[in-house]
Amino acid sequence: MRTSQYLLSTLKETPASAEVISHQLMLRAGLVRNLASGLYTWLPTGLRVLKKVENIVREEMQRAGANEISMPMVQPADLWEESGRWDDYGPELLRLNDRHKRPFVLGPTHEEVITKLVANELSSYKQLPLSLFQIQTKFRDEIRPRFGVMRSREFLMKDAYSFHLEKDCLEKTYQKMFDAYCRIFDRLGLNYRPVLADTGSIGGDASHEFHVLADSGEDDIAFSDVSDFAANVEKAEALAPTRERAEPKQALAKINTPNIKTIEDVASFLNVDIDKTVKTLLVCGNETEQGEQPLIALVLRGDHQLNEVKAESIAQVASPITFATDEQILEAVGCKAGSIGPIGMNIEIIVDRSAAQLSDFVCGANENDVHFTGANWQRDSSTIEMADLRNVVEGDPSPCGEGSIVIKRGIEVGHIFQLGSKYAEALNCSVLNEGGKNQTLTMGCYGIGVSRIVAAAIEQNHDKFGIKWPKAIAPFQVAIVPMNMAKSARVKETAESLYEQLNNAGIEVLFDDRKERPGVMFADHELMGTPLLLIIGERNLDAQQIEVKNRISGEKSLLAIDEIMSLFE
RNA sequence: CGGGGUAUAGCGCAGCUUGGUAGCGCGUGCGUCUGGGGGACGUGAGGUCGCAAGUUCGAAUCUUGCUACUCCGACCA
Repeated sequence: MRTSQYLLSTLKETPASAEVISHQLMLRAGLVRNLASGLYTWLPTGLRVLKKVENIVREEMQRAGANEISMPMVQPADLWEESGRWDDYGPELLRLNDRHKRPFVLGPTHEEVITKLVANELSSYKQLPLSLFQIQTKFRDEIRPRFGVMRSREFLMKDAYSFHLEKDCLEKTYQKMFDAYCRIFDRLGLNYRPVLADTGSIGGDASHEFHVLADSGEDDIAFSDVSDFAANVEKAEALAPTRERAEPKQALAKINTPNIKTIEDVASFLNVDIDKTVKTLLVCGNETEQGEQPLIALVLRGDHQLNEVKAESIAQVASPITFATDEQILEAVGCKAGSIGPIGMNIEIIVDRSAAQLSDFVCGANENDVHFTGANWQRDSSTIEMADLRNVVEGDPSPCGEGSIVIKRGIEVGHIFQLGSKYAEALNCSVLNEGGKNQTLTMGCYGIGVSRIVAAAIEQNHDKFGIKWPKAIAPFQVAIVPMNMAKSARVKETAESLYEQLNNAGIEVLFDDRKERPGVMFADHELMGTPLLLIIGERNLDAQQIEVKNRISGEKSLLAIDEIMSLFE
């Protein structure tokens, strides 16, 4: 490709709308352009990268024995009603009507469609197991699209689905997919980790996420500092404290804490460590048989954060988690949110195990601007229920039993689930088993965010000059950068001949034939991240040499013209 | 949805407080020079100041409403 025929579209300045580095560089290097919130056009350079990622994913899926298909993006609403997700999925599901006013959705995922397909196509256990996948545009009406293509509304996703008669067969395929994912991210040249994950709204049993490690990631991943344990913080268990709770030493006392609301303020006002305080959150509970919706109090140590996934998994707590309003709190407790505490409160209380281990702690007294000091479980409160409610923090013992927790940020680029029979049941997906009886299938599903990977790769591979593509996904393998070609016939001849040779050898080469100054060309190619630059100038032609610059290592070397092709063998 | 911010040329911004002919840098067309790290000089083009209504002799500037984008919290590949 010649730059004179190519839509280079590089930007010198960083557009104000871009926050994270990958978004900035994707705009600056001319990979994408924004059309509307969460909607992006892929320019030639970006599309080249996207296709490379896509192809690696495709090859490894095929290697894992999955068949590629393509399903419609627009799906009839009745399929979603059948699975129950028409009601469950929420506003993220974009709903629309056709000209006959028939309801449809823009597919955010394809469990319904594929399950229906397989239900129709398969009739015998002999056809199992079966894995199908597609690489296709999805639409999710995200609450807040951000970070460019990292969280866009329209995005490219590989979604694979496997179908089995029995769970042990599903487990085998799951493992196969797990391995395929590792191969994919290895080939992409990314620093990634598989981590234990919550199954979320998709449902099911076992689940792993694949995270690319980067500070801009939206997820916290908990690692063990000695073993290879890794889990999403949502999922990582905070182990119960092993020490015995200390005996009460202080008497329960009320203290005025005027205008003090946050737990940090309480701790500094009373001059106690924040981990000797307790905070109490009121959430909505599940409806009782009498049709009432009670409030439930969740109690955490002052320095800990509520883990909403864990809270939602508690039977009494309504899911999705809903915090009590100020009015509800006033009605139930008789004070403002900043002064609630577990002592003498007429609400069911669930205490995090770390908070339950405290003695002589500080908590709200259920009176405005008053707190208790010297509070103690059992002595001052009725019996309490304990649970794991909090996010793990750095230094916690690792749930695997070895080492302690380290937390890093990750970008979720893949997620695999053992789905079970939720969809197969809802959509009547069954085959005849060996005994000639109908048996509902069990399923796995396996996603990869293809467009997100492009952004994640940049987050992990850039410097102040621009992108440093891993070789496997670079838009071009090499760029020819001639110095003052307009004036030098020698430079032009050499460049043209090299371009022809590289093209003939099937190497993706970008020939910068613009009449630009060297600085402009260098800046553009460094921004675009081409791994190798061939710099042709009068200076080195006397010795029949060309300068080769490696974008990744920064190394420069001189090579004889007729040795250039050996770089690509 | 809640809370902040922004909207003026392709991009980055100033002008608005105190209403009076719309500006700067980069980019861009043309010309000359230059030619191994975003070069210089000359000369052009390019804007219904997000939209609508209002106040006023007069609105980018003041008022009201709307819209879009964006950042911080709940969703997920």
